[in-house]
Amino acid sequence: MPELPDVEFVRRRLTAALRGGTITSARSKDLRLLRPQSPAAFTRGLVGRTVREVRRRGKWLCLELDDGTRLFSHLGMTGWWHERGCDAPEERSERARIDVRRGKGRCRSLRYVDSRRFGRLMVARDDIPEWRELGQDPFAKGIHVGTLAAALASRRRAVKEVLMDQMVLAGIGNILATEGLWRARVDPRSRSDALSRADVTKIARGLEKAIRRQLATRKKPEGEWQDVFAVYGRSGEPCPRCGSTIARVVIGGRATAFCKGCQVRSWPRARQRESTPGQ
DNA sequence: CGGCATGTTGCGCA
DNA sequence: TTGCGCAACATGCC
Repeated sequence: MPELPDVEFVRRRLTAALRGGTITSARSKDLRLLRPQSPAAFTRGLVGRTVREVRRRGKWLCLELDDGTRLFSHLGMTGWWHERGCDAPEERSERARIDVRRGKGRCRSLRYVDSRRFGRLMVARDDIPEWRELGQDPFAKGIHVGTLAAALASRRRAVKEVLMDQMVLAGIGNILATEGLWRARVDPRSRSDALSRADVTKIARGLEKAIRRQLATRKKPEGEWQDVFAVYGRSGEPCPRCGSTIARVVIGGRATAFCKGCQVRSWPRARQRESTPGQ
């Protein structure tokens, strides 16, 4: 699940559960998720501290504690934080747990669940490079089109690959990039340096819309999340906008769905050809 | 059984 | 040195 809207959703829930609370217990035995740290360092870094704030940049979460310690959490492909009571049983694929007490409230317990274990959990005294090096976050103030246009123009790659570069836009994953480009009517194979300023603006607005839409879905009861994608995962089906059959290609090693009928491909002038290149 | 998956990293090769 | 393609990571689902 986790792309920007999912991580933002988790951030809000973690904030509600953790902010101002004191960590009474913190455990993880998962050496892969903790790498290169030890389970002891995880416990030692967190227990006894108070949670000041839960931040997010792109797909990264950061719990900021009262003494300046931070817990960085990346959800990878299948990670999620669940809020439970402290007496709740261990969940399937539970990899870490943090218990928190707040005033007279019930003991709350956050369970990190991650079947594939592609996520990360890192205790640090400072911001980590993975956090520092992230590009602009598209959520808070929207996408700065000039910055995005410059990043796209400086590369000669498929536009979709650049959008998914976390140093360009933090938090855009395969679904958002696919859906955002469909909304912008831009072919994901378009060369990033061949796009017009108008295209870049449409892409920015398309991504923002896709983010808002996905986040809105998260506000429903958890069992009722029904993500409705226009093209993602729908190759072979008709495009909801123009009716053409949705195509599937691989870009940067990732499955990519798009509509040849209404998504326009841009290509540098000198290399423009009659037949579509690369087929 | 094979294929595929919302993410990231690291390796070999050009 | 840089960039690119692709396998790997680990598990579950169809």
